[in-house]
Amino acid sequence: MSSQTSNLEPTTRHPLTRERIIAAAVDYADSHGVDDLSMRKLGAELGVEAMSLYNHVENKDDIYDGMIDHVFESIPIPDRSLPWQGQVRLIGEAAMDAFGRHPWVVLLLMQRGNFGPGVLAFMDNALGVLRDAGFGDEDIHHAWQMLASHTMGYAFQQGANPEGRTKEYADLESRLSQVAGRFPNVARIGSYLAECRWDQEYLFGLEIIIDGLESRLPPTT
Amino acid sequence: MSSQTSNLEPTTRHPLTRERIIAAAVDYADSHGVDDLSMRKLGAELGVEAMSLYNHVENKDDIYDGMIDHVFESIPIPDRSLPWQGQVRLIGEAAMDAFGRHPWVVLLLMQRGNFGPGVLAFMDNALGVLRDAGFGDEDIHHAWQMLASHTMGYAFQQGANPEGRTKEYADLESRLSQVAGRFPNVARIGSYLAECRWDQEYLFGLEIIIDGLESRLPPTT
DNA sequence: ACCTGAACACCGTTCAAGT
DNA sequence: ACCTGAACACCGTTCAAGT
Repeated sequence: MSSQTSNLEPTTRHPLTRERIIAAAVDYADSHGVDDLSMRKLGAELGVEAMSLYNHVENKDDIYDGMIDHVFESIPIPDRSLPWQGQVRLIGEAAMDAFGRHPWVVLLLMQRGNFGPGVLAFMDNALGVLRDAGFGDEDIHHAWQMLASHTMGYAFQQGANPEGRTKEYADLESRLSQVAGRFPNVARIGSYLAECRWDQEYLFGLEIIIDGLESRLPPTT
Repeated sequence: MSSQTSNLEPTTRHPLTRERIIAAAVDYADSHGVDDLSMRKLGAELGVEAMSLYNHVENKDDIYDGMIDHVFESIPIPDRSLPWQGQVRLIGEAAMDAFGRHPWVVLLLMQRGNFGPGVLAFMDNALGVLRDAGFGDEDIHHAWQMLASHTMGYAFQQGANPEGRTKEYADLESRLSQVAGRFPNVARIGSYLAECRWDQEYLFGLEIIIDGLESRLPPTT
């Protein structure tokens, strides 16, 4: 109560930095959705005008790239001495976990093809696991592509069907029942959607992919 | 040469309809990219002011939904009397083909979770194939989710790395060589990217998934 | 060196006005 | 019934001006 700025100081005290801007952008996207993020709103969140951001960040795409990197840097990397199948499982689960906490990241990564150091470090580790397992270049690419598609596909579906959105689920249900006559198979699978456990489904598919890749490992190694 | 409107008439003659608007939007997105599409530009393409579009279309999202449906309606549906594995292969190849002709459709479908009749009809057929094959609800969902993730993941990567973009490839190559020291596995796989055949890779992974699903088919049927 | 206000060129969309 | 012009509330971004 000594001054009117007291309750704002914890956030406005330190000077603006690229990292603070990106951390604020991640928080904003987590709580309001990435589509609502704008330079003006992000500036307001940091107690500053929108134009000040351009002193620490190149443009909005630079912020997007930073947000993606921020998430990938937070994904823990498992012990490299484990068998490759176990490492792949742990990497996949850790990625799914991070993608679940930041549901916007999969779409953003696909929109912006620009990989920063965080994404590259994550990829390099995963590719190294496959290389150490004995796969050659071509099979490493097969494996990476399959694992990435599977993980991002499931993470996206999980993000699109979060548990909290009961209202949108009701909409979906009513819309499905409307078209049940014309699209019976869709209606039947749609009602299953509400009760499915995405992480179990993810692991089921991951096992199929690992088995398929394993059967293709060059037998000499 | 009878009048100054002669060369515009073929496109401006017929009255505006929802279908004409959506077809024009698809063409525009194919040639200029979906990010460049705006109501004003789309109106100009049709020889009309932007605001006229709202007489035949609810809003821009409605156009997006129509574009997605337009693409899915164009995907041919294979003979339902074939064995399910063959049908799955043909559906996957046909979808990959359509996604390749309209590289924006995968991202758009993920952004807008709103499925129109074209998407629903495509899904209903594919789910019907799996049901006829003898899978139960849970396995149908597993199978659909894996096949969709695989197909959309590969289609997206193929769209992100089209053959024509030699300039962006050069950028990628130079950027990769810059970080080759820090991320050797990424650099090695990155140089393989330029020479890989996406449709072959897609089919390789599709076979792994089909085999994995097949081994899980209830043995009674 | 960093922040700001005003401005620019764009959006999607509404609405009253034209025919 | 369909198209239009002007306007509104937003964008991202630039730039000269402040301190």
